[in-house]
Amino acid sequence: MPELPEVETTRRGISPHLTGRRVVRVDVREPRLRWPVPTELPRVLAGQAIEAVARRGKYLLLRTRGGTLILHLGMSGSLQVVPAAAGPGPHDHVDVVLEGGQALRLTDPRRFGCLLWTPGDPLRHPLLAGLGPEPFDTAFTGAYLYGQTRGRRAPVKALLMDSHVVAGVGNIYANESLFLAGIHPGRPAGRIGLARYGRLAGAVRAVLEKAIRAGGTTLRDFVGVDGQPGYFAQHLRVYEREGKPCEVCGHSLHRRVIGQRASYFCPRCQR
DNA sequence: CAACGGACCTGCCTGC
DNA sequence: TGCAGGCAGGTCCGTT
Repeated sequence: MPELPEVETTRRGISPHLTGRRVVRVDVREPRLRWPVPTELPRVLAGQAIEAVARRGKYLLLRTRGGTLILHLGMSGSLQVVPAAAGPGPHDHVDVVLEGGQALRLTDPRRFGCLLWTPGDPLRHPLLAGLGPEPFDTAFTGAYLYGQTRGRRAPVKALLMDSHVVAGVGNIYANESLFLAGIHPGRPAGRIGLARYGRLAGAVRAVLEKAIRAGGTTLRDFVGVDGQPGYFAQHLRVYEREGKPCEVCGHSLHRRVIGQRASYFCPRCQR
């Protein structure tokens, strides 16, 4: 489900409910996520005030004085702020109960998400330390991508989805960005020039920015904090549009598995 | 080192 | 109607 725009939508949604609030307790109903929820989490988080809700790539960071809660939504996770008394559904694995009667509730049917605790600098945590630049960071440029991809034979789409190259770009937005930049997703990354990478960096930012403004993409089950879907799905130009006409040239869009992931593109516009 | 396949899970849809 | 198979927004890890 969630790529950078969905995580950012979630961050903006939960932040006003969490910032400055104290955690009363943590209810872990199902600790078996991607990694087990640390057994000490309820103990260390209880009593802490949440000072800020930040995002790095697809990770959410709930900062407190004593440490940081690191949260990833995996493929199917979502967060909602609910009345703490509301009965949990079957996949509501964790509640962070806040003073004032509300709770931050993690729902994740596939359990690919994670919830971890670090007492130190979260950006030095093993999961975050190796992340590439944020797409909106000034370090993310065509020259950066060009430098990262010299000698690489992997398809450009695989590199674009590699969080160590750039953080937060998943399958939907990689497809959309490559379409906007006119680059074929299967092209070896090392065989793309500086100018085209400049266009790609701009396309990534443009697509993500527009998606954030639309509240993310809801395909099947993504919901924002108030349960509302995102509206970017109606702006998708290639994703899950196999056989439909390209909006630019009218050619039938193709689907092909590239780097183990479904890839959608216009064979005429993208080279 | 880069590249690839497998692994972790559930739900939903399709086709026989 | 039932069931097997395929597919899904992520990403780490082990093997070539």
